[in-house]
Amino acid sequence: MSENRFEEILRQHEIRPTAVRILLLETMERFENTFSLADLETEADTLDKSSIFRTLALFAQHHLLHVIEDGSGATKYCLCHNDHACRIEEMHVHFHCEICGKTFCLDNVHVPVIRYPEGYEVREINYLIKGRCPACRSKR
Amino acid sequence: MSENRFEEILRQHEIRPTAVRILLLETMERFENTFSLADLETEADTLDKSSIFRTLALFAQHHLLHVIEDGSGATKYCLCHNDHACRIEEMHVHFHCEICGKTFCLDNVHVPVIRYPEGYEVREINYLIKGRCPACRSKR
DNA sequence: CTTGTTTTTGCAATTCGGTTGCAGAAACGG
DNA sequence: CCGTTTCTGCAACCGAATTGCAAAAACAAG
Repeated sequence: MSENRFEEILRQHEIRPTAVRILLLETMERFENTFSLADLETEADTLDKSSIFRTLALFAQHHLLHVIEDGSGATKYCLCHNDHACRIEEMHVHFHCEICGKTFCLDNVHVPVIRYPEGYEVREINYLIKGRCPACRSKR
Repeated sequence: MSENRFEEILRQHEIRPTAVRILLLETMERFENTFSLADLETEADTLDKSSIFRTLALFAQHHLLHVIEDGSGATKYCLCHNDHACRIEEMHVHFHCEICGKTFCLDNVHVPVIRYPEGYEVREINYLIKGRCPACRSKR
């Protein structure tokens, strides 16, 4: 019997596939948008906050997920949907709705590359738009 | 006797110029880079944290300063240096050094405008680069 | 200037997300 | 199966942000 898909993904990212990690990866995939540590805590309520915390840090280190600071107070995360998602040219844009508080991945919108000033070494780019999402605009 | 420059700036932004606010604005101007609430607390040590907090919120509401989430745990701020600084086309890019933790305004680098997806209402854009700043690169 | 009203401020307490130390549990490698 | 390493849960802690409330400051009218 071939090992499950989640185990495979973890191995590809050089993460040892423990039960907790597989469960969390599975849980993360069920979110449509981005998710917070608290979201995972609710969804995978057998796990401890600290285990989730450490797993998030690990996944981020191994480029399995993006970290998004949207200014809402809670850090948001979303899965990288392809191997190249973490290279700068392929970074995508995030949108934070100031009304409902949700943060969306605009997967099709890539971060525009600009001329950076000399001397700075660029490792990561965050492009975050704030405003109102379609759903909140249509209400009223 | 003409009122001082700081009072004038506050009035221009429709903020009532109290002693606390003038002192804080003055203090903010002395920072070269971005600053945090804690920085202001150190620098203006006669004031209470909560007053600084509320003043920051007020200044941000009235577009007197930018709010920058750099993922360091503490929110950073920097003064808008002209009246138009808060319009999207004139937003500038910020750089967060992962070594020394400082966050810089790259005043000359404007946020590139891209095609946003239909339906979203854009109010604000944050373009944050993370990496190593010139000073930290030259050490080592 | 004095008085009454509104706004602002300082203090103290609290919330909340994030983070850590440690001991037991699970995974791993013979 | 056993010794070693890694991971996890628990409990405690931290620090930035946030709030309620009463006193102080700013303001407006007489």
